[in-house]
Amino acid sequence: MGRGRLEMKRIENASKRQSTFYKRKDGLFKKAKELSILCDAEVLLILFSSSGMLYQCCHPSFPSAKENIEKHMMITSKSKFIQDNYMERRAEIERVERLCYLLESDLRFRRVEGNKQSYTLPVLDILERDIEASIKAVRMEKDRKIQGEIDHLDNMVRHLKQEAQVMYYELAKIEQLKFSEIGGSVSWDNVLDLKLGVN
Amino acid sequence: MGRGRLEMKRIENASKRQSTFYKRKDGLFKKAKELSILCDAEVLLILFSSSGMLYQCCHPSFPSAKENIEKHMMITSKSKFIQDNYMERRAEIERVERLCYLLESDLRFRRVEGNKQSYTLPVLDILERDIEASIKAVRMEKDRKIQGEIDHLDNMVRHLKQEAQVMYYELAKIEQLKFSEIGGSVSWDNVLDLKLGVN
DNA sequence: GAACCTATGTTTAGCTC
DNA sequence: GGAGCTAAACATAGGTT
Repeated sequence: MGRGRLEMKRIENASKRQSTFYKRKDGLFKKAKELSILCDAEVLLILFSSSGMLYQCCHPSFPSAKENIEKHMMITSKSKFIQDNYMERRAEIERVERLCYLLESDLRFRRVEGNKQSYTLPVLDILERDIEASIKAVRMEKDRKIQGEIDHLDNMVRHLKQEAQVMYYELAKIEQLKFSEIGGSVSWDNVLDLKLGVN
Repeated sequence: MGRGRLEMKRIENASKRQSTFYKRKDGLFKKAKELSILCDAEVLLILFSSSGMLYQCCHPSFPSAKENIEKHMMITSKSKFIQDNYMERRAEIERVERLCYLLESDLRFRRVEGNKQSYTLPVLDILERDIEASIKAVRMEKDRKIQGEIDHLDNMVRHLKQEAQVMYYELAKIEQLKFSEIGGSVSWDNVLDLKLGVN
């Protein structure tokens, strides 16, 4: 090409390299387009310049190429990077789906919803023991909670008792004071209520 | 190119088209390679012949292009097909993982394994009723199975009884016959066994 | 079909503006 | 930096083997 033979190695001069990139990029895209038109082929061409930036993605409409490309990217070892990613994701999906299936089965099984054929007597025995353990755990927790509530109420009652005791004596003191000072009569209802409500 | 100008439209002759495809494919790959070497660019070139088959995937080592390409395929709208697929798969993974998480939580919850804080009394009551329903279902199925086995054994016994009855009478007949013919003595053990074993 | 030829059209390196 | 030129190198259609 041009004057004199071109050595096939990286062009060191940056601006020269850039200019060559532009020219050859256009040439490459033109050729790709021609190939796709003349030979009814589908072409995908992606270029990154040395500056690391993606310069052009690809040229026109490959109607059915999309599926082909994807399939081949997944299948062929020549595009390992996507295949690996695909495989990883597929494996992950499968793993999670399997786990999900097992969990769903387990739940259905525990509810005896599935095919009754699989509930043999030994299996039912195991299941029964398992569920019994579950309900035991639930009941233990319930008892613990109830005991906790009882203790809590107990404490509240004890506390209120003490408060009431204090109030009772204070009230009594006040009443006695009032009695001796004014000589008037006061209803004992309140004091009585407190006594009854607390003891 | 060649002798005479080439019209830029699909080559109708199939073998001619195929030969042109091969030639131009090689040329295109050569140019792509040259571009990548001379300009330090990264190139991805994928070709499908008109026969629909992928002919060559791409040419050499793009060390860092892999991530670039993948990222761009995910991000840019120009390669929507992979983006869409990626999104779909991500959504599916998320959906399944969410479901999986819920199921796992449910199971853990039923086994009272998790944070005890969330087991309030009303929740424990519901859980208790739910588990009781489960165990009821298990026990019903167990009873059904046991009853089934009992019925089955019952039938077997009835059937064997009938068979034994028949055999007993036939044996008795044969013995009687033998007795009367030969006049010899025969052990009644067998007959006795049958009688005892069945009635 | 593939492998090779070769005349001819195409691309492009190096240059100038 | 881009646009245009030109000579040289290159690619390849159509042919032959």
